[in-house]
Amino acid sequence: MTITITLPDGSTREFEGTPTGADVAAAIGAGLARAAIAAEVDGEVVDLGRPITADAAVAIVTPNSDAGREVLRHSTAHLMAQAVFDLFPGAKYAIGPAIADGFYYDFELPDGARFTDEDLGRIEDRMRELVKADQAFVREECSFDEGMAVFADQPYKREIIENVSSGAAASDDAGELAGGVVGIYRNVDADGATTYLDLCRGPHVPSTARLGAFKLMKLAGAYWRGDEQRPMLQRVYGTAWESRAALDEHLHRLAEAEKRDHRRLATELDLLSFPEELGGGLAVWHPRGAMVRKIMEDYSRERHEHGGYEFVVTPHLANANLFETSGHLSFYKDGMYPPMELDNGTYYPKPMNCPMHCLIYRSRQRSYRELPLRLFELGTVYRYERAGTLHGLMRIRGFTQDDSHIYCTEDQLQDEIGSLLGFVMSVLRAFGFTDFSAYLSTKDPGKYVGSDEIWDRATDALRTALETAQLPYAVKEGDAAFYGPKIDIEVRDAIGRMWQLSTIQCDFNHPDRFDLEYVGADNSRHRPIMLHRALFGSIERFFGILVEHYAGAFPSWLAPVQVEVLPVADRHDAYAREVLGALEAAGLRVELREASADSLGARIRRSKLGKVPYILVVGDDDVEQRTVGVNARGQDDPDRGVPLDRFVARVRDEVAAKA
RNA sequence: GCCGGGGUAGCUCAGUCGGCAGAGCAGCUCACUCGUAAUGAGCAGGUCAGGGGUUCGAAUCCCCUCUCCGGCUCCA
Repeated sequence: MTITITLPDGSTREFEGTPTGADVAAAIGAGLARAAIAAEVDGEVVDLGRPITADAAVAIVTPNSDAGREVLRHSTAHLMAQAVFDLFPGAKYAIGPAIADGFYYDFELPDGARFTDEDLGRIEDRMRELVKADQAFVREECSFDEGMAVFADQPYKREIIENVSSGAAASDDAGELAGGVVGIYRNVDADGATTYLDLCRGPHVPSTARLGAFKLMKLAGAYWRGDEQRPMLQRVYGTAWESRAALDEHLHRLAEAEKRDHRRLATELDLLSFPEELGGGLAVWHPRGAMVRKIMEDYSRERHEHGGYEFVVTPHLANANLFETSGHLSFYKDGMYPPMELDNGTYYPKPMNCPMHCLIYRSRQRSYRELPLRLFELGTVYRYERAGTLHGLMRIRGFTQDDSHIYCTEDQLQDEIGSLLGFVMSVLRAFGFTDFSAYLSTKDPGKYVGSDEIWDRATDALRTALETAQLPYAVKEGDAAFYGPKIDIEVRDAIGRMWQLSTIQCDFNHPDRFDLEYVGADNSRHRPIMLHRALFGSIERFFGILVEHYAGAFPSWLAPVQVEVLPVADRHDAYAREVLGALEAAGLRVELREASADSLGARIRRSKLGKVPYILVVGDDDVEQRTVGVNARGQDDPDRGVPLDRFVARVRDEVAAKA
């Protein structure tokens, strides 16, 4: 039999018998054969040693590709599990997949024992020994019964086999089996003895010797099958790469990301703090942080004002009746702050603004001529987030939403969603985000309100809007809230991380619950559709993301202090104040660092560490010529002798352009 | 909420076996008046997260609470 293999460049090669990926690689070249760790056969990544039994398109997978790294990471997870079994006899293992940048494996140690941080080093040492042992990864397949016997003392593996065979498998289990057979991988040493065995779909590298650029990162708890009712296992996270250099680069990226951490920068730049006395998940904004926030809010208000929104203001508390009407008390009571019992009823801090906006809508009869009615509020809400979920500004208990609720007719839905999308992206662009993607969440068939027709129409409207905007999106089937489908928008930050920000949600529930109506052109009453639209989402969280995006170096228009003026010596103070006055008159935010405070070098250093966009140094020459020495952030060499007027104009223009 | 690890000066951290509470930076004072990333000297700064316990004696050992960090779960 002759097998024809088509290579990625379109060329073909003939093989007698059933070649393996390794054979194909060897036929192409010795270098590729050495680098190969797996083969992609008709789009499916398989072991290098798997026979190819029919004509196929084959690509050799090497470690420096996404597919290659995934194989590498998955294999490293096996290696780690083997090391754990060697060091902790009797350990139970659960799942150990490759993930972004690495892998993990979940374990349960006998007698309630726990890994400690020191164990990570021991496990890693053992892994390096196993790499040297050059064990082969060997695939085999067996029946359900055989599989259950092989894993007789491994309850988690047995459960995976059972679930897959009964069809109750989670999606990430399904691959452990194919076509009713159980996939097993053995690690086999030089003597042919099995040293480790795992339930697995593969593929894997040919030998442990192909692994090496890995590092165990951290320990964490993780519920078995992600279910908080089930046992908590211990998860060991690791990272693995194709080379030492790639690993080092990854560790360097992590260190850089840590330097951008908004919690660290918030302290360093004196933006805000989380005083313990205040309680968890609550922040106080210091003058500099509050200034940035004010600029964000001012800009948001300005855009909304010009975008056809009407501003509303609602209180922080409401009678429990309101949240009974809205349904929040029955659906989200656990996430709400506890009630205050007062003489005239029970009051709750509001977890959302929508019920109050519905009251505004309902305060009088509405005409179709008023729609779409766009209500906007920077509304502060309180949610009792579970203690373990709090995270700086990203997950916080008191926060302000840039919250809008739009009431429109069904006919207006399409246009309204389209213009909302455009509005949202336009505002986000002003904050330096240019790379967007989106998710469309559709109906959960098990839990929803409203007719199928309206769901379909609304979902189509959202989809059409995404396509018109040419926004790349993925569909999350069944991920919508019970009250309507939604779009979530993500942005990519300066170091490539994605953040979910804005949301546009259809709501078929609130209009019903609040019995909202409008009088149509036909002189009869109709139910409006309600859209929830958050743009920043939470001001606090968006601020945190901005801090990380800009690494604390806000662009001029957002910087809390735009210019700092440093007289060289006391005798230049008067001129420095003149410069200060000129900048302030141009509407700029300026501060003076007097010469009596410190040496010039020290003052420059402070200003630099404060990430101020412009440092002006003024001395004898400047007094004489009415110039300034400009030390711009990010520039190595200062620019001496710039005429004051010219500098003022330059910064004013830059701020106006939001550059 | 669950699992693990932390909490010592404003910040970053040291503190050995249970035996007098430490450093750098920041702050304040004085001197220095300087042209682009740290001038020098001095001073001040602490309920060792809080509470309880063991002990002659606790930052140190034990228990509880709060809180932070890393995950898990959750996120209208």
